[in-house]
Amino acid sequence: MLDRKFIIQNAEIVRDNCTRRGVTCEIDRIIELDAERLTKLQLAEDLNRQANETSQQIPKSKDDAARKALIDKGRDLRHQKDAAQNAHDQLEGEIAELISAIPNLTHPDVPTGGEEDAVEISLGKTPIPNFDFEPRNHVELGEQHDLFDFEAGARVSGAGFYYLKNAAVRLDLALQQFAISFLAGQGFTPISTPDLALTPILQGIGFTPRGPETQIYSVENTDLNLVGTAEITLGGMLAGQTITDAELPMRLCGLSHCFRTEAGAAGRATKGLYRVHQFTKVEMFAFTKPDQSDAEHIRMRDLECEIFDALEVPYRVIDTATGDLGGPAYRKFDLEAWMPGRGDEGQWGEVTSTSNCTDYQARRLNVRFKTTGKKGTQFAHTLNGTAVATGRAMIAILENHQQSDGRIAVPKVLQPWVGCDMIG
RNA sequence: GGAUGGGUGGCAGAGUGGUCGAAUGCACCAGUCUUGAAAACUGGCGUACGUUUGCGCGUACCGUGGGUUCGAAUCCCACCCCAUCCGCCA
Repeated sequence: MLDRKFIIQNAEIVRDNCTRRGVTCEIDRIIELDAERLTKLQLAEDLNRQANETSQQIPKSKDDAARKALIDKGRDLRHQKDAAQNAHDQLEGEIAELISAIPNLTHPDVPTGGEEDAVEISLGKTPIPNFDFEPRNHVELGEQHDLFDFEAGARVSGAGFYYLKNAAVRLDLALQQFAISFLAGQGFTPISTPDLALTPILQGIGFTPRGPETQIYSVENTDLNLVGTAEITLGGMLAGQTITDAELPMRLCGLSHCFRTEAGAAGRATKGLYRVHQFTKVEMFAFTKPDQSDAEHIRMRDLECEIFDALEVPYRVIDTATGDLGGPAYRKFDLEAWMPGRGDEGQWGEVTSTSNCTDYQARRLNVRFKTTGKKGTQFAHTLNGTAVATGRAMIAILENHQQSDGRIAVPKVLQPWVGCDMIG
């Protein structure tokens, strides 16, 4: 969320930002309610001060009559205070709800518009393959090499679940190993994270569990939810904590399963691994000081490029347009890999996404840092980025590396873990 | 899951109804002393919100949420977490 004071003092900026993102917000209502809230706050504090003063006189009073009068006065003041406080709390709740609907500010370079307005920034080192045969999609390749079992997945867990088999398992593990080894060498602390998290943590990151259109699976009769990404558990690690500036930037890479209901995606359902209810992902996450986050964001994007260059997958880098940014994101880059088997003649498909969330998540999660020698604290900035989502990375590798006979070349960096240079 | 003991400022640790935002020690910062350092001494040292041009003042916060009371770190209830023991278990 944004800072309440900032919203009130910069109403025009916030309003314009919402317009640019195609989001409606009620800034005037917030300003109105907050003015009311302030008068209630001041009233409650003043009544409480009077009540405190009255209470302090009671032990000093000599006779019972004076004492009783003071007790009555104190009781009356507390009741008045409670009323003012309740009014304040209710307003605060209303305001918080309105504020949480306001998205983050937007980086000035972000293109305005929707999905089709994203700007292509660059291409990866690997060229789009020129097949002299009809390329197969990953589902067909999987059948040929006995890599997946979607039927058993559906039988056991329902549509959208799958089994990996044989080389696909090795490939899946190899991608995890490669990503974590690579990032550990880049200053990221490897973390294996919980796959369930408490509702307030999800909300702090910006997810809305248990809503009608939620992407999140929740566990009945508990406050737990299956995580949609390790971003949730990595960001949550410091929830409510105040750290020192010397600890920033703090770079983490988390390994987790990711669970998504894909509610509302029925029409977009595709065959195979592209859109599934469970997958495995290595996620980068960073807490930084405010003046570090832009550079850190570029770095995350470039690390994603290095990873997919190493995987020998053709891709393009996209600067996502305003309408396509999530609420917490200040700016978002996506890597879209070329998937020759997607659509009729191949399509770009999203394989990574990195967002700079500035202090939007940190404010809601209450992640702060203290600068040595300075009074007070500041909210940290948070950033996240996909290193490898193994399912989608596998699609890109299988489809781009297929040979005319259907065999699949294993990228060099994965060969030590896959145990061969060719599948099939 | 059961039993017991705990959760207080950066850390350790007092505090069982009123003047306690909280003793004391350590750590930290500034100063005195010293050629310098150490020691010693003196002073300072939480966060958030509100208010003020400013010094400052006010309110809240002693695991979390409720309750009792004029008044709660202190009493009551629920929950969470930690430690130890028992049970169970990959």
